Order: sequence, then C-alpha cells, then structure tokens
Amino acid sequence: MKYNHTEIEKKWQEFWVVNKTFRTPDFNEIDKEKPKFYVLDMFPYPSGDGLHVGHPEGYTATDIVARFKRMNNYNVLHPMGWDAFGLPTEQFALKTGIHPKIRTAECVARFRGQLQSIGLSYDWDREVNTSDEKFFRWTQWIFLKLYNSFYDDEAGKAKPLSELKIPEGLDEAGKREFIDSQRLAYLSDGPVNWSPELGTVLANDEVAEQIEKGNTVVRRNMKQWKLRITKYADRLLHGLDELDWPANLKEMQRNWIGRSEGAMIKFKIESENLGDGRYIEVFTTRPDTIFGATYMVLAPEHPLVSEITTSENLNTVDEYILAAAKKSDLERQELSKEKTGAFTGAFAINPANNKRIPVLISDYVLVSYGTGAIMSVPGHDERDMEFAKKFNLEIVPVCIPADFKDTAFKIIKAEDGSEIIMSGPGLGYIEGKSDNVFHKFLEQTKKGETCFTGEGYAINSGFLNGLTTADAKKKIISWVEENKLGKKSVNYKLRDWLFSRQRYWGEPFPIIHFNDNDAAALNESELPLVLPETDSYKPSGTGESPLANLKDWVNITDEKTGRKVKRETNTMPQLAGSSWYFLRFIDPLNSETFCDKEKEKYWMPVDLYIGGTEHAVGHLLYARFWQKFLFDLGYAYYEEPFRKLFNQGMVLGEDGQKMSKSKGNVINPDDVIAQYGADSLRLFEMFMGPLEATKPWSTAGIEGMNRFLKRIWRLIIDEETGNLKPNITDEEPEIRLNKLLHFTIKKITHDISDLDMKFNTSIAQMMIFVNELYKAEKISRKILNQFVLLLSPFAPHIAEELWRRLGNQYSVSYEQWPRYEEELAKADMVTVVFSVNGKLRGKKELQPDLSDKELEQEALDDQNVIKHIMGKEVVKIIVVKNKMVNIVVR
RNA sequence: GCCGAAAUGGCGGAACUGGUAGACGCGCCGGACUCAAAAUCCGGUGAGCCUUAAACUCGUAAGGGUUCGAGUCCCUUUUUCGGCACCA
Repeated sequence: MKYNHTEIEKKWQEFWVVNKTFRTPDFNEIDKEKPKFYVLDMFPYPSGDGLHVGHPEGYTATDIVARFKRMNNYNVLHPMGWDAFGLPTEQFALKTGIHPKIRTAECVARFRGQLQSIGLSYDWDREVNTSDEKFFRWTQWIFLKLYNSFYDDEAGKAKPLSELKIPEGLDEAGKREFIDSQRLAYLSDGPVNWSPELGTVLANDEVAEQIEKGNTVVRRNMKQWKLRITKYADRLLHGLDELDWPANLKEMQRNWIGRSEGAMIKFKIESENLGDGRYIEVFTTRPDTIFGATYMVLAPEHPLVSEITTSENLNTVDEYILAAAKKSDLERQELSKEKTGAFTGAFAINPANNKRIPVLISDYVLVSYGTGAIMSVPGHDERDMEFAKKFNLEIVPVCIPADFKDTAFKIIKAEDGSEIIMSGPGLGYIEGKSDNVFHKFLEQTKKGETCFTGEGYAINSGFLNGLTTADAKKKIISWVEENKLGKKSVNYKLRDWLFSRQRYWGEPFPIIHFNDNDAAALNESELPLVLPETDSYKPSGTGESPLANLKDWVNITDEKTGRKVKRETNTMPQLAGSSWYFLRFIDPLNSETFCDKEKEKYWMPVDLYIGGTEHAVGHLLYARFWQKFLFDLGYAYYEEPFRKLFNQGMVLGEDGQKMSKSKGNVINPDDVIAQYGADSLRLFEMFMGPLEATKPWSTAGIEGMNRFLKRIWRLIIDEETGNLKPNITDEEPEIRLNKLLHFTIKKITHDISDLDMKFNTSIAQMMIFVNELYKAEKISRKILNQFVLLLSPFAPHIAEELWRRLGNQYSVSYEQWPRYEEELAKADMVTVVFSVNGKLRGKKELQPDLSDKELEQEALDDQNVIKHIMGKEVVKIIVVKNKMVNIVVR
C-alpha cells in the first residue's frame, strides 16, 4: 500500500472537523493555570483569485508553532477570519451586478476550503468577518467611542467627552464648536488625496500603493472624517521600544511618525498692509543657525500670504498660488529639481540679528507640516540653498565642520576664569598660519557651491559663536523663550487618519447631520447601522459615496428631535475592521460587548503575529492606536496588541520574478496539493529557507519533499502488505539511534520555541534522522512513535495516519511533545581538528571533555602535524575544548 | 540622495557567542535492481594540482585590517533587495 496523500489528507481533515480537534474551549472551560499562547496570522482579504503559494507560507509557520504549543500543554488560540470589506468586491459588483455580500460569501467559502485543504489547525468556531453586521456593529461602536472622546494632554490619555472642561462664556454654537474641535473622530474640511478612478479619497499610507497600481491621486478639498491619531504620536513611538518586532519594521514606523525636535520661533512681519504686532511663526530643527536665516518662505496655501502680499506683487503671487494648486502632490515632488516661488513684497525681522529679510512663497514648503512656514538658512540646508541661488538671495555661513574649529576661532581663558572667544576671518593669519581650505569653505558656501548640513560649531552668530551645535541650540532656545519669541517644540510627520471613503462596501458611519456643521451620533443601542440594499453601486458622481443616491435611506426624521436629518453617506476604510479584529477572536460571539475584558486580560497580547511588511505603517500602526485608545477608556487591559511580530518574505515564481498572471509564473496551491499533497506543500514552504527571506518557488524542490514523505512512509509501512514493516520491534531502542533521536528532539524543540522561524534546519535534521533509520536493521517502535510526534506539526496528516498505524489511539494533536535528555543528546565522540598556524593539518575522533593537556598531546602525536612543526619552534598552543588544537610555530 | 537588510558550490540554503566552510534538499555523475525504463536503494559531487590515493594550494561579492585563527568583528568599495524621500 503506497503513500496516498489524497486519501490520508481527506480522512484526517474530516476527522479534525468532526471532532473539533482544534477548538479552543470557551473561557469558562479552560484551565487558566496553564500558560496561553495566542498565535495569529494577518487575516486575508478574500479576493476572487483565491490563495496563492505566498499565503500558506506564513500560515504554515504559525500552524507549526500552534501545534507545537498545544503539544506542550499551552492553551492555544489560533483563529482565522476575513478582512471582507474592500474595493475589489465593490468593483466586481459594479461590473457584474452581483451583490458584494453574495460575492464575499463565495470568496470566503473558497478561501476557507483552501485553508482547510492545507490542514491548518484553526478554531473555525471563532471565524470572524468584518463585513458581518455582528462584527461591524462593534467597529461602529468603537467609532462612537472615538467620536465621544477627547484627548486630555495633561493626563496623556483619552477620556470621555463628559469629562471635558468647556471654557466659560461660550454660547451654544461656540460650545458645540469647541467640543467638535476636541473629538478624536472629527469632520475636517481641507485638502485630501482623491483618486478619480477609484472614486474615493485615500489615507496617506494608501497613496503609494494605489499609484503603483496605476490609479491617479490628486489633491482636492473635501470634508472628511478623520481620527486624531496624532495625539498618540509619542506613545506610538515610545511603545515600539518594548516590542519584539523586526528592527526594520520599527524603523519604518518611527520614520512614519517622524518625530523631530526643534523650536517654534516668531518673526515680526513688516508689510505695507499690516500694522505692528503680526508675526510669522516657523518650526525649525536647527534654531542654532538662525543668524544665517536670510529670508523666509511660506507655503502657497499659508493663510498669511493674502494678508502680507503687497499690491505690486499681487499678480505674480496669485499666479503662483494658482499654478501650485493645480499641481498634484506627485507633480510637486517630481518637479523638485527646479525650485519655483514668488516674492510677496513683505519683509520680516530676523529676531537674532534684527536684519530685514524678504518673505517669499514656494511650494517646496508644505502647508501641512510644522507651521507651513520656514526660516530659510541657505548656507546649511540644501533645499534652501537651491532656492537662494535661483532667486539670488544672500547666503551666510553660520556653522562649520569640527575640522575647522581651530582655524575659525580661538577660545582664550580670561583671568577671571571666563572664556573669550576670538573669531574672524583674520584669525588664521594672526596665528601665523593661513588655512586656505577653511577660507575656501566659507567662499564656496557664500557662492552656493558647498552646503554643510551637519553639526559643528557656530560662527557669524553673535552670542552663539564658538558653541557646538547642541549647545547653540540650547542657548538660542532659552533666549527666544526669555524674549517671548518662541519655545522648544516637537513636530511629527504623522497626520490624522483620514477615515472616510466614498464607497458602498464598508461600515456605514453611525452619524446623522442636522445641517452642514451640526452632526450627531446614533446611540449605541441603535447599532448596528446596516448597509441599505441597492442594486446600484455606482459612485454618485459628485464625490459622494453610492449611498448618497439612496434618498430613502439618507433622508430620515430624527426620532429624538423630530427634525429632518440626513445620514452620513461615507463609509469607513478597510483598515477599520482590521484595527481590532484580533480582539474579537477572543470573544467572537459576545453580544454584550466587543470583547470581555477578563478574557482579553488572559489571551492578549498576541504572542506571535505573522504577516507581510506591506502593513508596516498602515494596519500595524492603526491597530496599535485603537488598542491604546481602548486601553485609555478602560475597555482593554493591554496597551500594545502584538508582542512579537514576524514578517514573512515573498515567494517568487520559479523564474525568480514576482508572481503575476501576466508573467504566467503563478503557482496555484490547489494544483500543488492535488499533485503532491498538503503535507508536501507545508514541508516545502518551510524548507525553502528562513521565513523572512524572499525566495523562489521550485517544482523540483517540492518533488524532493514528496520523496521525503514517501521515504518516511516506506520506513514504517510495508507497501506490499500495508502492514507495519517487519523490522519494527518492541525492543528497547538501539543506543546509537536513541542518541540521534534525542539530538533531533533537542534541535527541533529549540528551532520552534525560539520563534526565529527557521524551520528549514528542523526539516534537514528530520531527513538526517530518517537516513540513519534506513541504515538500521531493526527499529524500535518507541523511536518511531517519537519521530512521528516530531513530524506532526510540520506534516500533520501523514503523522496522524502513521500514529494510528503504529498502534496508538486518538489524535497526535494533544500528545505530549517528546522530551530529550541532555546526556543522550550529546555526541559520544567529538571530532577534534588539529591545525598548525591556523591551517588544518589533521583531525581525530576523541572522547568528549578531554583535558587541554590530553588534547594537546593528541595533536602533537598526529603524523601530519609532526610533519608541519618539524624543525620549527613551537610558540604557543591554543586549545578549544571538544573543538580544536592550534599549534603556532615560527 | 538618506536609512535598513543582504551577497556562501550549477540552484535553494546550513555553519550556536570568531574555532572542520558548504549540513540538508535539488541538480548532476556512478553503481545495484530490471530484458529495458520509471520508481527505489547505495555511493560520489567547491575549484586546482594531466589520472588515482595521500598530501598540498586556492576558495564565503572586491580590497584592506584586527586575531594563533575571520563567512562571522572593523574600515573602504561594488551589487541586489526593501523602506523613506522637499517633513525645514
């Protein structure tokens, strides 16, 4: 009876389903004394294409860990669900008229079937679907919590609006405006990323991906919902420190959050249009270079532009603003080589040296970062220098590299102990040395040929002269603070999360509008607010969602007030549901709350989370944000959701190229399973290399895996009779094989429990073990039992089958993971190598743990070693226990 | 441009804190079984020294360094991949 993967896999998959083998018991049933392990895959979007071989890679890895932990007496939570709201399904509906709900159900059924055919040990009783109203009811609920909360900066956490202190003396409208300005979910009118092809706006992290797909993204002013994630910027940044995440991923989040320290400084405006006491405020990370600020630049959209522009310059400025407005963000960046701008006719006063400097506008200054205005230091900022050269603005060097320190100034100790700093162009000559390199540096900077952006020492900077950049920063900041011209300040690149989309297939907002600037939230009891039925998913054409066309649904009468109101017609982004789905798995059926806190306390945080890097700054940042928010309000026990994160690499086509339909190199896991079986697929996915690496698929490789499984089968089963091989005995194991078994147990146990996800070496060790078993005349059943258990997390179907055939009962899934004895896992002979001057000259099998003296003697007795040290002086002998002896001769 | 990761046989990849480079698999070569083939089993397989064995030399992208000893540590360069990119 030959190894029949199809039959065996079908049999055991059915067994697992019927027996609910992998069901994680309800919270009140589990033994809470046992340790827990929550192992999670990034849940997929159930697309029409089905799974590709990239999916099972991460899923198999987590499955191995889940199965291993179960066998090690952990309570394991290993769930799967569907990130089911999303644009492709809606576009499919537009094309075919098939309702997204129906399409989603089809795709989910297909995906679930495929996942089950891989033999993944999910608890299907906990399956969630973000587009299911029982699920998104709670997405809407969290949104309401955000809407009804504010961030208390002093306490450093979010609180319900009921605790918000409202300033006195406000009328009703003023109060409302104030409260709205504090909500963590708020409506904001301003420029957003709009994609005409998609008919929707996009969040910043989605823009790059959509452009790559060939969609255009333009800037457009629209009123949109945003979530105030920026309030959490610092906590999101610092929280990273304690997480066991890949360094590059943490770095990506840090970059995305983009914290920079510097100062806000006010520059007084001099304009014919404006009276005294008006200022331009700038943010700078280099306040120490303020003496070199020779002009200012405002973003074209800066509100002060219209006020300060003089009549003489009005036309050019207006033209420029218009031209800039027409450019998309992308165009602005692409044209970055050539700086453009216009003079406003206004001047400002540099507070450091009271110089009168011109104020210009340019689109290289972004309105959305800092204050939308900069002080320009062309000597020490490349962008400013480019602009200064183009517009013939003065460049003053105010910072020099440390190398020039001694030439640029001299610090003399005065009699009273204070320091006198001598500086000036002539210093080098006074000292009796002329430094051409230094003067060349100054000249080149003034001409715009050199731009030193590093840190060094201040020159031409009045009271900052001679200070290091760090000291100069401190000094100038305390100076502006004393003079009430500014303060130390921190800025972030992170923007608030654009949270609304003009789509049908998403969570509706539980919001009604009385008029343009007066909205109200539904009560929690009114949730879920379900999607209205329709057969038209076409965008309204006005930049509103398809829901806007459904007049009966949109226009309603508010029961509380009796007023006619309109429903919010936007829907939430796909990343809403994925920001908290991992909590729902803990308590998927709860209809009282999104997740019971006691259960969350037990199961969270996720102990191992595996997915691709593409979610580095989107999903992973938003999920952390929501977790922190729920923590602040006391709904969650933990502040960080994912303790250990691992990024799986990409699986390339056999040609080493990215898999794509157009290249015709796509491997379909269904075909692979049909031909070689799920166990071969699983094993090969893990054998290809470390999980994080990008590596090509190989048909020859999977054939090899299939061969390995057949070899295991024949080792145990007589293909002629279908019975156990006659050489399997009930005797005690042969010592040699037993030692190798223990070594193998140790190797695999470490490979899985260190969570480095390098299972290729575990499989290699199993192969070594099987090769050795083939050489044995008799094999003890005990050894085979243990081996099958070792194999089971990797290739569970064949393991279950062999386990039964070896005469065992029940499933391998909850058997005790094999233990190893350290003594047995040790080799009984070690190979010690002898080298002379670092070159290998001989080796010998020796007993372990010989003394240094004994090893030394062994080396000196070696014929080849003798040949190489003959007639030479032995300088020194280095002995590494159990490893090597190196003889150094002269 | 900046930041990060990587580069090892014909291929995928091993090598724990510096200590036998190339585990394991694929491919290839040889043998056994067979009328023959497939499958299977056994053996070999970094390069060079005309063949073989021993011995020797070279060899982990390139060059240099530290060390008794470097794939591993340090410096320089090249290439590949990933991320960021007017964020003041």
